[in-house]
Amino acid sequence: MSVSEPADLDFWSFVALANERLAGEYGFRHQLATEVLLTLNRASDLVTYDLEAAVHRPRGRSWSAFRLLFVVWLAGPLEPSGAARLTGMSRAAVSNLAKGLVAEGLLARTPDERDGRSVRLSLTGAGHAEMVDVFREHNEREAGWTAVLTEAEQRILVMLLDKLIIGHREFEARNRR
Amino acid sequence: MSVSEPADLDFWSFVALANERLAGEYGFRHQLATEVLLTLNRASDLVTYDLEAAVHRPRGRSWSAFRLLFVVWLAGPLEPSGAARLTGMSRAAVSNLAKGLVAEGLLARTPDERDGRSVRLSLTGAGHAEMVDVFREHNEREAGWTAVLTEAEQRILVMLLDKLIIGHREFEARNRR
DNA sequence: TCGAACTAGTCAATATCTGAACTAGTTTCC
DNA sequence: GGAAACTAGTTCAGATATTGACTAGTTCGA
Repeated sequence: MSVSEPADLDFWSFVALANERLAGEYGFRHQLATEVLLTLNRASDLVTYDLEAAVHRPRGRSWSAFRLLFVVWLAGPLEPSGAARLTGMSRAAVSNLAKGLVAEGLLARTPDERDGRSVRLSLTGAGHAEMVDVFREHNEREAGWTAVLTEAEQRILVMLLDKLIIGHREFEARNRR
Repeated sequence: MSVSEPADLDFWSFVALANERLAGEYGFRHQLATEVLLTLNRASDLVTYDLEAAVHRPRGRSWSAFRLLFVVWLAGPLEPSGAARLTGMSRAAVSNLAKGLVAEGLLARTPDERDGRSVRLSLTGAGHAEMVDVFREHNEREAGWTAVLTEAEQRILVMLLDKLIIGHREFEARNRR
């Protein structure tokens, strides 16, 4: 049997509840760690979902497709494996996505001159035009998200997140292949 | 033609490159916003992937299944729609996941007494035991991630992320249903 | 009180991601 | 010079997500 929980329990109430029960009833020691990572994932999910729904889906583009085009746009002609590393996707995902984007005429796949196994992805004229155009809207919406923080707060946030990312190496974390 | 880019361009070099080109060549105004959100997503992806690979997959559990069990564990018997709200998944995803977890005997689905349309998800004895056990390992690994930050830094990080999450309401962002 | 509008959950179709197997080209080193 | 080990990319099967349609129960108002 349970107390009738509020049907409208929201994210913060849940975090508070989790903190309380994990420490109080079960004696887990690292409540703050749980809170940090729950909040991190939540923030990331919300931002990603919003940008995808507001900017990219209406143009018929998936979030992943945008990320791939984004890194190819800025990091120049790029091997699929490099694109996978920068986006954090698997090589298989890049391969599948690229197939569609090549068919749509946004991406070009040219064989590497030096290494016959390899391939370079680059933007076509149409791909470049689309990125410049779509990023205008993307960037405005990003700014909408971060505007609630001062510039100093934004820099601190980046610094703390960077620390977290770097720290994982010492912690022998697993990486995507 | 392009300068031969370093084949081992890493995440930070990419962020630096993106900043430079977006502002310099294209004149986009909100570089810092882009940097904040790129870093946020990256950190979240790395942490999630690591916890899934190190703690949950070896036990045959997906990240989503863990999240669902986690909210049901702590927020008590819960309707699928409430679980969807807390985890950030769609109702359909909760429904599918729950089907499997009920079949495995970790989750119980009982009809709601008041509302004939509704259902309440709760942990079975086995489900509860598994959560207590698996969370021990999960929490240790979470602590490994956050240990690179001082307690004060962790609190600041949570505060900044909370601000970001709250801010989105004023920005009329879209939410998951 | 009865029908219209609404809400909860599930199902079906589609999309995408992952890991593993596979193909093909390159490097190593005896 | 050539076989073995390695590496890049693709393909395939399986898992899991999303949206939208659908079923069933509830609520509200004429």
